[in-house]
Amino acid sequence: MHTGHPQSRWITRLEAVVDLASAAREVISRLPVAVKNCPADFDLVTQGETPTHCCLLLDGYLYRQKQGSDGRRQILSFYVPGDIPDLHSLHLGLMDHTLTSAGSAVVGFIPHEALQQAIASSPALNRIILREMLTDSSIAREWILNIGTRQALARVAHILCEIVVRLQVVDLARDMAFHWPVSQADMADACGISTVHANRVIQELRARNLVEWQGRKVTILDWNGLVTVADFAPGYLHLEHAGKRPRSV
Amino acid sequence: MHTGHPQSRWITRLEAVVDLASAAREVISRLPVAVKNCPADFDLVTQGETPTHCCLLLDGYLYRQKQGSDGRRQILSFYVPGDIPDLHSLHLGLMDHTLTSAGSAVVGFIPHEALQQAIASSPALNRIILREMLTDSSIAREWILNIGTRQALARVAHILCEIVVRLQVVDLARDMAFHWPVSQADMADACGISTVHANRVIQELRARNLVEWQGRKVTILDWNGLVTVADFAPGYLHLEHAGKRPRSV
DNA sequence: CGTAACCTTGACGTATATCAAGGCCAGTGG
DNA sequence: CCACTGGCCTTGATATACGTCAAGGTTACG
Repeated sequence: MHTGHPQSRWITRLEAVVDLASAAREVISRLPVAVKNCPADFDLVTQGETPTHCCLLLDGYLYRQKQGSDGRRQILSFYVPGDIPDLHSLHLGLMDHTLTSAGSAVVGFIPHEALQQAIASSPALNRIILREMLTDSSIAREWILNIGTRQALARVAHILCEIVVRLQVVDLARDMAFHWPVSQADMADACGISTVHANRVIQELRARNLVEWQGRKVTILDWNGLVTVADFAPGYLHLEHAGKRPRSV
Repeated sequence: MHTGHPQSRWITRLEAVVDLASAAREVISRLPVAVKNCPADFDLVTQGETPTHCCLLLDGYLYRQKQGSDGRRQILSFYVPGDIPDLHSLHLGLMDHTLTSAGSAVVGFIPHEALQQAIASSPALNRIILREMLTDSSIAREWILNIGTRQALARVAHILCEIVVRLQVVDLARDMAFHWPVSQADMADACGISTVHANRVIQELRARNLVEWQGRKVTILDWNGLVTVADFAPGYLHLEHAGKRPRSV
C-alpha cells in the first residue's frame, strides 16, 4: 500500500496547508517513525490512557469515538493519510476519547520525546503543529454545527464533502472517487442518526444522482449538487494557503 | 463589577488547572490588558475577521456561534470568567466563527504581539496556553457527543453541569447558584433543539426538582440527580491537576 | 458452501419541530 | 401613575423527521 519514506505523506499534506520551509522538512524527515499495520476496527489509543507516542496515519482511515454511559457511540471525526490525530496527547495526558482504525490502516508511531525535541529545535515545526491541532478543533466545531442544525441528508452529505476535500489534499480522491471502508452504521454514529435512517439517507443521495456508493467505494457524481445539499463551505478546514480546491465534475 | 488586576481572574483559573510557576505568574501579570465593557449580545470577533488581539473574559459570559447558510444558528461553547476563547487566533488567521457576549460582560484585550513575546520568553506559559487551547477542543468533542447522542433533557442538563463546574473553578457558583443571562432561545441553539422544546425541557428539570431557574439566576437543587440525567463525567474538562470538584448539595 | 457482517425494506412509535396565540414582566413615555 | 411596548416565557394543537423493531436479502470471505 504505502511505500517510501513514512513521513512523506505528512509532508505532502503540510505543503498543501502551510509554506513548508526546507529546514522544517529536514527536521520532519529525521523523526523516528515506527511503521505498523493495523487490522480493521483496531483501537490505537483508548479513552483514559496516557499515550507516549503520536500516530501519523500513512494509509487508510482512522476515527475518533467517544461513548456515553448508555453505550451510544459518537464518532467525532475521521482522519485521512497525512493526519496526526493525537497531537494533543503531547500536552494533555489523559485521552478523553478513543482512536480507532476504519478498515485496515498503516500507522507510523512517533515517540513524544522525539517530537518534543523536534518542536523545540524548529520554530517552524512548532507553528505547523499548532496549526494542525487548531485546525482539528475547527473541524470539531463544524461537526457540532453539522449535527446540531442540519437534517440527516445534509449531515451525511457534509461529511462526504469534507472527506473528499481532505483526500484531495493528499491526492487520494482522483476523479472524485475514493476508497471508503466506513460502514453505514459508522456513518450513522458520526451523524448522530440511526443505522436504518443512515441507510435511507444514503439511498436518497443515490436516487438524486449525487453519489455512487457501492461496497467500499464512493464516487461523487455531482459535486456542486452535493455541496448545495450539504451546505458545505470549506473555510473551516483552513486550507487557504494551498489554494487547493476540489475540482468540479 | 470586576475590580483589581485584570489578569488575576485568569491566574485564579490557571491555578486550578495547572501548577503555576511563579515565573509564569510574573509574565502573565505583566501582560498589557485593555479592559472594556461590552453590552449584551455584542460581537467581539466576527466570522471571517483576522483578529490582532485575544480576549480575556473578566466578568460575564461569552459564547461562540456559527451559522449555516439557512440562517440556523448553533452555539458551540460558552465561556466563563478567566477563559480566553480566541487563543487559536494566534495561529489561525481567519476566524471560522463569531464570539459574542451573553449578557453584558467585561473583557480584557491582549495584543497578539505581547502574548507571543510572553510565550516565547516563558516555556511554562507556552505549555499553559497549549493546555488551554486543547482543553477547549476537548470540550468541543464532548459537545458533539452531547448533541449527537443524548435526548434534549440530558443535553440541557449536561450544559448546566459543565457551566457549574467551570464556574466553581473561579468561585462563581457558591451554593450551586449562579447568574445565567442566557435565554432559553440561546440554550436551544446550544443544544440543537427548538426554543419551544427547550422551554418544555427546562420545565421538566424544574418539575423534577433538579434546578431552579428564575429570570437570570439558576440554582442546582440536586447535583447528583442532574449529573445522572446529564450523563455528566467531568474528565473532559481536564481539571485533574486541581482536584477541585463540585460540592454535592 | 456456509456463515457472518452488512445492507435493505416495511410497519409502527415517538421525540421533537412548527405554528399560533396568549401571558408576564421590565422599561419607556406621556 | 398608567398605558404601551418589546422581549421573553408559556401553552396547546398539529405535523414530521427520525427511531425502533423485526425480517429478509446481499455480499464477502474462509
